[in-house]
Amino acid sequence: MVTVRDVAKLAGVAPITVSRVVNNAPGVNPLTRTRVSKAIAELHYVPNAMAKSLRSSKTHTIALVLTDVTNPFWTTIARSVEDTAAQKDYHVILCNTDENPEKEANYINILLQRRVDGIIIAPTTDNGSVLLPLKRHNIPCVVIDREVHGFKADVVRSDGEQGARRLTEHLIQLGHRRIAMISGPAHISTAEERLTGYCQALQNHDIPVDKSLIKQGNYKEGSSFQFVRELLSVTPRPTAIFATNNFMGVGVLRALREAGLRVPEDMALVCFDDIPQASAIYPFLTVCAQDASKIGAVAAELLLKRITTQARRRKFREIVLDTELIIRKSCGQELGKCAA
Amino acid sequence: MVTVRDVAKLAGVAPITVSRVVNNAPGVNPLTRTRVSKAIAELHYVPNAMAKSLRSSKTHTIALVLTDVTNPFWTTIARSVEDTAAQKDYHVILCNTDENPEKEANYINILLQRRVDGIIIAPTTDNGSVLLPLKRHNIPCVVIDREVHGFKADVVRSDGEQGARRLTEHLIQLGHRRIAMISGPAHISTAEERLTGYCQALQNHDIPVDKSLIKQGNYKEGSSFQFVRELLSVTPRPTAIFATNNFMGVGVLRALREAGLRVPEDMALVCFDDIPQASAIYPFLTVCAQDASKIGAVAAELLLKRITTQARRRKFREIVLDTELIIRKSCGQELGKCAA
DNA sequence: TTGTACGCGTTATCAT
DNA sequence: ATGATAACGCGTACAA
Repeated sequence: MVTVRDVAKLAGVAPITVSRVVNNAPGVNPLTRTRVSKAIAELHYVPNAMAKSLRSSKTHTIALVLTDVTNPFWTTIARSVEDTAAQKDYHVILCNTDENPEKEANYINILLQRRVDGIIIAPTTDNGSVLLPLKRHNIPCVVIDREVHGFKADVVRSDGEQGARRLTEHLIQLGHRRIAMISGPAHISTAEERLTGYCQALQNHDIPVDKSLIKQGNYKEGSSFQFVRELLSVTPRPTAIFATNNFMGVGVLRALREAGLRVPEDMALVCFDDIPQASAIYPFLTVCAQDASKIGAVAAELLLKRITTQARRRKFREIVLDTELIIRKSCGQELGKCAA
Repeated sequence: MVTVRDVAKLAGVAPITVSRVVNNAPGVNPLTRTRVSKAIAELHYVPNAMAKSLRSSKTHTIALVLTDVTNPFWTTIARSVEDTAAQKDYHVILCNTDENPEKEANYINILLQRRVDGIIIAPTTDNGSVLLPLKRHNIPCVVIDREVHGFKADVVRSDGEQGARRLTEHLIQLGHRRIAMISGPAHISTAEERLTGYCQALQNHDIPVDKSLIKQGNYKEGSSFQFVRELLSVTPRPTAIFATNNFMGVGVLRALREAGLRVPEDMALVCFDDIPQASAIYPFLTVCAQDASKIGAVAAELLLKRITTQARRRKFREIVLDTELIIRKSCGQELGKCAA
């Protein structure tokens, strides 16, 4: 391995001079500089970031801890975090927790060992205890998508309550009164929010909340099939379903299709989170879209600001982004009206 | 920052003993071990991976360099690489090149500085020169999805020629003879392969290759609109379009829809790469799917084997995976038959 | 402008 | 079973 010393020897200078050249530090004779540069090129010297990190205690690395990159929502966030970080010369370590608190805790431990400069995390529980080690080691941390209790940090998330309310109201305005909901995991703030928004909308329109129409899912596609089966046997049958995330929306759509029902003619369907490519192909699904790209960018910028400035101690910010209700109609025709 | 020394002092031992305990090394008195463990817990000591890396010249980090995580194909690979790596205690740095050789070169440089233990890369050109620094620094490297000239490394990819041939033959069997193709970027092996497969299929069926039906795209969605416009004005008009990747397939579908054409009634469409969620929603698009998950897993395993064993010098492997032709029909009815 | 000495936190090597 | 010493590659602090 070629080191500063090797370069220094070849250039006939001291190691520190090489260091100065590499880092474009001032106070180096131009002639010396070119001589050193030549030696660097000749030896194909590449500075060792580990050694640099060890001295500076900065790794120029941040971690992105999310539940599953496979979901377009998280994919978009990942991309946008990576872009923002790369612009400022930071790199991103990607971690998938699968909503599993153990995986999360394990990752956090390893990330501490790696001395990442900061973490962007979507916690798997609303309980901040898993995150406390971060606090203890003073690692800047931005929480995305969700809220956590007992853990002070910057938060960047969408207004899920408002989104869910509008989505539900959209259905109500189409004449639906029996609106089923596939909810998210317990103890996750987004799930609670969306449930709240749903209930609010119903109450605002004097529609009673019927617990038999509320199913608790897990934000994954699989669970939806069982729920759809159950919902179809409730009487009076619901005329619309609100899936609280995109994957469950897809699952519901599939399940309905298998059951021989058309969407939206036989059953209206809306869901939280967009399904980007899908909506290009099948543009008939009304959706409450979060600006995932913005969430990622804002979170990364916030984190990098905390890292690079003395802003660590400043009070934490909670940034709540608006969602966008995307009403997809078929050829200008209003779809999903309640037939009942 | 708490170090081995702090722990050692508290436990009344030498730093090296702490190190032994941390690494579960043999030859430590059980009593000493518990004493040290207690000190570790008390001080919340977390070993510094940088320092460890500096000594061991191993970072337990691999890089995944791809064109765009936003594309479900790459997303799936990313997920599968991360899973495989995590199982063996390796971490993944994610890099998006956007098919831009400059970004690629820049990333490679930075990854060399970080001394990543290995790289999984989808090169942006078929020219290995950008990758040569990796060779010089003896970084194990697995090339995925594409082939490169002048750069020896393991390769994991799909059989694009066969896939494209089958996709084209599928259209031919449905009666199409005027089959347009939206090709990929020049100098990328997958683009060439798919073009070759397409031409082969036509030739096998004595259909002349018509250059006016072949458009060179860039694997991104945007370019498709212009192409569709052009293709619709060719006479005789094509009756089918073969998009050589999923994003361009989506673009074509959108463009066709805007032009007031239905798929597949007015224009048949097939594409390379699946669009997972979309096909759940709109299951009428015939597609040649790569096993992205397997590509990622195989690549990661291969890389980790090279890293952890002395297999660095062994001769390189090229693993070519089969693709799957997914024919999606509407309610059992054959779709996309040529009406002409 | 250039160089010397030291330390970042860990562990391999060689003692004891 | 335990410890002293040195070294990984770099950059700060200080000296020349």
